[in-house]
Amino acid sequence: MAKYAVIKQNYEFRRAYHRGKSFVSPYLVAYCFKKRYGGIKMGITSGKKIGNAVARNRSRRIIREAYRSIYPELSGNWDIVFVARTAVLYKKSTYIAAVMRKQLREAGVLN
RNA sequence: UGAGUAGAAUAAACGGUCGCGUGCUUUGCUCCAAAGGGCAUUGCAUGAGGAAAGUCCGAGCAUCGCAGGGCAAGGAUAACGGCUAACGGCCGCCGAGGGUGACCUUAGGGAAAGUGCAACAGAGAUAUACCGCCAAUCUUCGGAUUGGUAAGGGUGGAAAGGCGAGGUAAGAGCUCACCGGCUGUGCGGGAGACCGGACAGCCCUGUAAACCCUAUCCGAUGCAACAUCGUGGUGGAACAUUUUGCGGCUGCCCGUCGCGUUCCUGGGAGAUGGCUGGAGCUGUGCAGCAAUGUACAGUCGAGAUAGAUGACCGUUCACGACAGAACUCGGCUUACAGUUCUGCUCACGUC
RNA sequence: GGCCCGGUGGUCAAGAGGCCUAAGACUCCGCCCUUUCACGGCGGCAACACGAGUUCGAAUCUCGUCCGGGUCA
Repeated sequence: MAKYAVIKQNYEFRRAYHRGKSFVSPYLVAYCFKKRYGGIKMGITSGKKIGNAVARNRSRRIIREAYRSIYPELSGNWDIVFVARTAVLYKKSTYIAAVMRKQLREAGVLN
């Protein structure tokens, strides 16, 4: 976890849900919130709807791997929260990375 | 060969590149008096399960309570012997039930200590007499009344043990033989539950996963326990109570209000420990029917804290089920694609 | 991770071994009333989370699953 910053506090998640812009796809939802300082921070939510513990871990790993491939290209001060959906379990991380790249370009995080 | 039954093992494999957690390590920068620490980085090692799950039992460990012992309340368990740290677990065995059999199931003490409950049906539910049967009396000869009886009918989950003979007005364990059950005495076998005979007495509804009785066991709470460091605020003590400064009312001036330091107490942000070497694992020998125990040799196999196993490429196959450690063990229960092995049983065929 | 409750028609719910073939209210359907709608009246449909066990008999008692909820400051 040393390479990229991680969102830990509950208020940061809530701030992203309420005031961030959302971008939807069948595999994941991205909430992006622009800050004044603090750099790029990322958080993942995989709720009970995804399934059991194995499925929740699996969804987090795929999203984290996709984010890892995109992370060096990001710049600015943003809080990004990804919410996993059930369909993410049946896709490869490279496919998810392409979807995520499109969402982040829409948000303006990625140029 | 087919069908079945009991048990055990395994939980896709191999190679390459990038990435993550932990431990050790290389180098650089940095904090520090030092010990040591922080950040980045190099290399090596290692990194989820048989159920990690449910949280249903039993323990370790920790805090609180408690001199020690007993009683009561509440809860749990229930044939017998053994194993175990302990258990409601396991092994063996007995009884009961099921299966042609291998084998499987079994909350399996006490209803003869007491209390309660048993709807509907039925004459009657722990005590009786509706239809019957028999006798006596009366009779309008259809039957009625009184008494005896419980074999037969019908109801029900259950109706005073079953069946045969004797007996009788009709009948009845009323009597007898056989069978069944209960209680007591004594005999043989067994470690015991229990099994097999003998004698005497008796023949009694079920329900204790209804209250209850008997025997045995149990203090409460749980790692978000707990210990240490420690911020703000609280309380107490000592010193100071002048100036300067800061903040609020209020953007500025005036005015006005508040604000000190040290030690102790206390424990709420946060941090560290607890945190993994243990009733451990593997192999062999010995004891035991087995559960298990023991001796020797070898071995160290996760420890996170938003929570580590992923991605891509190549090869092979049966194309991969259920499913993710969170203080740790022993069990139980539940979920589960396949593959392999072993013991045994039944049926058919051949020699 | 630990601890503790609950599950009855579409909804809210009573029943705590037999009178249960399961009360009641709202909803829904049909009929009546009204010129029509509403209100009202009459009638009807519809449920014991699932699987075993104890018992003559289980929504109720026992055990195990599956869901739902609460709680730790």
